[in-house]
Amino acid sequence: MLTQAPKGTHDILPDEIDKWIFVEQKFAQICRRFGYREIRLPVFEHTELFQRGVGDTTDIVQKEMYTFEDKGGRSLTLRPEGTAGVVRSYIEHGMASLPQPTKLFYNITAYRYEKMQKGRFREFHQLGVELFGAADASADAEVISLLVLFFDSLKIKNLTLNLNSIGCPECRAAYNQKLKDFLADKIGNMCETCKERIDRNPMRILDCKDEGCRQHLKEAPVLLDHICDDCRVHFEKVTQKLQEIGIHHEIDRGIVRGLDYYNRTVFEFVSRNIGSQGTVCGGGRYDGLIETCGGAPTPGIGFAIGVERLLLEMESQGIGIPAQPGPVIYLGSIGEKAEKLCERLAWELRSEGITCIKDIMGRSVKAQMKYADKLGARYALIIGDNEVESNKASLKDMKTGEFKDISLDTLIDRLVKIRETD
RNA sequence: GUGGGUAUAGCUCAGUUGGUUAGAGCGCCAGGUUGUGGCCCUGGAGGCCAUGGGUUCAACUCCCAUUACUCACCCCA
Repeated sequence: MLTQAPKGTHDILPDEIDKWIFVEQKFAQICRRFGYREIRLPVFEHTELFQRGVGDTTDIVQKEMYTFEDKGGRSLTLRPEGTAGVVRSYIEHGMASLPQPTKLFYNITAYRYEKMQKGRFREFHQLGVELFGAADASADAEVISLLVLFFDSLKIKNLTLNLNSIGCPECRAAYNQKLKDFLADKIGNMCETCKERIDRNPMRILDCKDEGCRQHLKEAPVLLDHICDDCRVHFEKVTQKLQEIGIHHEIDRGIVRGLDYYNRTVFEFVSRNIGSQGTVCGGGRYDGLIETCGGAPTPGIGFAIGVERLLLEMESQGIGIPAQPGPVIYLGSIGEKAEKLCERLAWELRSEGITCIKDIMGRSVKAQMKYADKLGARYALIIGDNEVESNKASLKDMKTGEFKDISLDTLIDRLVKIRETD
């Protein structure tokens, strides 16, 4: 227990950190290219924010939140997702009076008390974007195009973009009623999950995988056919714009994001290679959310990418990242005088910005060379009494195995030059 | 929340129908004459065999429970 990370969490070890940094930097780069600026927020917020924002009836709020009371008696919750916090910050800091629209991106951990499986954790990482103030379908299309560009930049192929419109609160309520009416005489013969869903979230029934249920659903009314004119026009504009920039997508009438705040456009990027939790990215429009959270009526749209899933997908596609270079030089020493000299040299090298590893174990030359090799050092230099005496040493090129005699006075200049040309 | 699978060294795994000092490969450390890595050879360290019960003369091995890991349902990123 003591030596085990809590269930659903995982360490990101030095061997894998480069992949994370690579992905995070790529994301930030693409976001900035679209005019987004980074925002960093607290890991926990007032519980009420999520109850209101994410929605009281959602699974997330009902059974998945890490909620606790602090010593001042406040109820706080580890964020289960990113949007609510960003919305809170947007309102709190009056970002509505910034030049509009407001474009923000973030890189966060999120927390949900879930049973874990492949691609699903209790602490997980999300890269996300929120765009406030733009109601037009152009915003939807641009946000999606950002994602496409991001995935392209990582060389990820074959993610399916699924798109749907779940209408506005008014047309959705009307549709739900139609769906219930349609199912009224069939629900008795359908599976248990569907029976539960009919009251809680009737639309999810359309997503049921049970063969029997599917039969009953063949003639079911489709939400897209029943959304109001405004919503339909909006959706048509989104798909049309995607087509114009050549972004392939599929209409998936089954997509219903699990968070209450979504309206109109919802979308996800799905993989088939990474297990049953294949949604690498989920997002959508949330035009009512800012108002719900106490701000002025403001349209919004955003998405979140599951970084663990993204990395799984990259791995399944065999996508590597550029290797990080090892240290420029290893400074080995024999004896106390030499060690002292190395200390000074190492200090100077590092001050010049050169990555330098020196012996601090007092090991044999052979052991030191082995170590230098394992570190991937580009050069190695062993200093003993002779070198201290003559102020010269033999610089070994670890790739070719060749030696070059050099004066220690010129070592730094030499390495600086090598670094510039390498 | 509901199911299935798994649990032996840092990692990947052996371990006979229950039988006494628990093994390999990789990794780690040290050597293979004087002060130079990769290949090879030798040696060493490192396991309460997940934990707690039970059966038995005897349990890593069989049974039960717990915990953890894992996959799926559900839900979602």
